[in-house]
Amino acid sequence: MPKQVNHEERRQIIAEATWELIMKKGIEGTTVRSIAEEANLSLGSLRHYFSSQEELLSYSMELVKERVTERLEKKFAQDMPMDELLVHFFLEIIPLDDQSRLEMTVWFHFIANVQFRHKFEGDDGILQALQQLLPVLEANGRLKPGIDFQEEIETLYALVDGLAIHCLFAPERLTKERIVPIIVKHVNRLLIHPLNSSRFL
Amino acid sequence: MPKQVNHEERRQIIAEATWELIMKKGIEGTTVRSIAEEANLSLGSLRHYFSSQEELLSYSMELVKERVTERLEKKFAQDMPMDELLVHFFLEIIPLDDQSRLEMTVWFHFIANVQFRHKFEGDDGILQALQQLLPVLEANGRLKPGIDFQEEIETLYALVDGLAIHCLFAPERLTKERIVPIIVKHVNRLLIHPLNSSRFL
DNA sequence: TTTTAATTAATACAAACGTACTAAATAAAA
DNA sequence: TTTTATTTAGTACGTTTGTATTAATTAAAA
Repeated sequence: MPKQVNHEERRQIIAEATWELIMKKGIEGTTVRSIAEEANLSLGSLRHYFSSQEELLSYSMELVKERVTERLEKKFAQDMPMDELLVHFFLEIIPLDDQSRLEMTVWFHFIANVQFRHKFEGDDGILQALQQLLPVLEANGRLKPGIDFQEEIETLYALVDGLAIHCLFAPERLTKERIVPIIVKHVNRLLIHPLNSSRFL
Repeated sequence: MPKQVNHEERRQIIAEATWELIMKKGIEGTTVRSIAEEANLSLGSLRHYFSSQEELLSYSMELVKERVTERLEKKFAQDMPMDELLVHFFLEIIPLDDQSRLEMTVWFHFIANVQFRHKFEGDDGILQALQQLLPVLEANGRLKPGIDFQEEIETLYALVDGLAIHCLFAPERLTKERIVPIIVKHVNRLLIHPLNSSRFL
């Protein structure tokens, strides 16, 4: 029998090498050759795991999505009050550490380029999460009365995504110290018992 | 004397052809050949106006920026109450018509790709505009007291950019009817005399 | 150790790319 | 009409790209 290599694990290593390359050189720099070099593999070796460049990039993009989803779901699983969880959830979306910066940068490049290779379908897992969270908050009696759910969700989503993008492109201006009070103040508009920013810094 | 062609005008036509191509095929599809074809020019002819692809793309990006700035400044010049102007300014940022959709899409592709060719420097003309607008609103006695200017500017900017991006990628969900109330409600938090959404639809 | 199938390495090739170069065409001035 | 500088068109070259192919290497099973 031949040398055994964990196929799936190797595919992930190659995908991660692709991310690094996107960070360093952009999508234009991610040729099959440069990816192979980054992953310390030969061209033929790489082809054993991905039969085409398109398949590699698709997989690579899918893996970013998985990792981000994984990270967000982990936050959801934490045992804490719902209102607090909401803020932590938002902070998890904003690229404040190197790992999430990489993920968002790569994701940014993918959606800009991949939509012409395959049909791009909006993800909006975040939107779905918000649509689940707010009713729970209301059921727990933590929301002020008379809130337009759909409008508030759309507002929160836009605000957080806007902060995330600005944080990505101007991290020196939008630090965590600037972002947390903005989010907390905004969430507090909806809550009966306001939260304190200092808890999240 | 030779045939006279308005050089600058022709350069703009070529740049606009480049935008169309970016919309249709993405940055990867914008080769010097395809641009020449889109602009009904020969390869050699195109080279007369841009000595390299990089120069063409730089110019093309610069022109988008100019057009957008032009559009926003035109809004600023309109004679209307400052609070009303603020909302119109925000609505101008959001890609609600074909022209601004094109501009934002093209801009999106450029910042994703150009940052690796040349050093990308954040523009933030919007941020500067907001930093000018709010003090004027206050001087006119239209703002509620006790507002944290820097924080509110950052919030408004993030919200509007977030709405703009969501509108770009999910225009069927984020219609003008959904966006206007969100912006007006948010601006009204700051104003002594609240505005009515219906004025902007 | 020998066998064997999976893995790796190396090379080759057609297509597409940016760029360069040269001849033809153009239109305003003499 | 002739002249002339500019614009246009066509072709060619060297690279780089994705993909294909083939031989060498590897390590688990016999």
